[in-house]
Amino acid sequence: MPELPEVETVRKGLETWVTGRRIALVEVRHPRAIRRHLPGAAHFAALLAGRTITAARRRGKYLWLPLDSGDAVIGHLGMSGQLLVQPADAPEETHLRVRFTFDDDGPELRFVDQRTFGGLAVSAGGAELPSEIAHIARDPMDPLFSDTGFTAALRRRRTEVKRALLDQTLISGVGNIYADEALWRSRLHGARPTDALTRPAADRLLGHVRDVLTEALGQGGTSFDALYVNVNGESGYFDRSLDVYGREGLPCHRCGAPIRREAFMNRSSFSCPRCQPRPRTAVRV
DNA sequence: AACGTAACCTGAACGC
DNA sequence: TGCGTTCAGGTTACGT
Repeated sequence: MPELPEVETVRKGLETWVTGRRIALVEVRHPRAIRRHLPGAAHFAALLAGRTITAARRRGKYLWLPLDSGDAVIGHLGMSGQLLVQPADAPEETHLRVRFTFDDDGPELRFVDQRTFGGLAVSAGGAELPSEIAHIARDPMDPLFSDTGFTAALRRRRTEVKRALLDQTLISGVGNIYADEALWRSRLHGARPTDALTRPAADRLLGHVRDVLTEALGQGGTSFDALYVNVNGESGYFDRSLDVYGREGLPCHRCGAPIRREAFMNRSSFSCPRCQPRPRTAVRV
């Protein structure tokens, strides 16, 4: 679900609404939501009670809330997770998994997740960068992201370019929507072998990835339905700007050819059959 | 070691 | 109306 623009939208909301606040009580309503916190729910809650949240940070699609104890709450939204700031008397969401109350009697923080692919955990000493997410690459909006490092690593891979864009250890924050959008802008089919990309082609691709993420962020992300919302429950509207994702059969915004849909990793890839011809040779090992 | 796939879940939309 | 199938914005564990 949420890719970088959606997660960053949530991060900003957390920064506004929960930083500087002291946690009173944490209630775990579904154990699977904290399955990555191996010591379990009681331990999770005990580490958080009385702690103050000092910031809201993000690495790729992961979020973390540093605490005054030096620990951090790590969060990932998975496919259907939400972090919502809600008045204490707001009715419980159907898929409410974890609830945080604060000692200022202000609004609660709620982790809601229909499918529970996402989850929360406490990272011991993880305030700066939790070790659990140290394997995630920087994202292309990160000032320390290395463009040349990325393009060189990309061209060293022996895989297909869309797979590479989705590999969070190579570049983070990109998911199925923005990978397809960036590939369309680059006129590249996702099955193109990475090691056959020229240096300029790789540079252009990165530029389009960065552009589409920036534009989507400016519109609060992409929301097809109420599952993808900011901490106040509001939807982004980048879906109106999509060129290929979800547009099977509709005319390409560049050449008019009907957009094609192909199966990809138990999901779909969308592309223009004319602007993005399938490579003649598959990736060979 | 690097790469590709199956599995983890729930619910909405669709076809019969 | 109801039942079965398909699909969904992600990541990980486990094969090869």
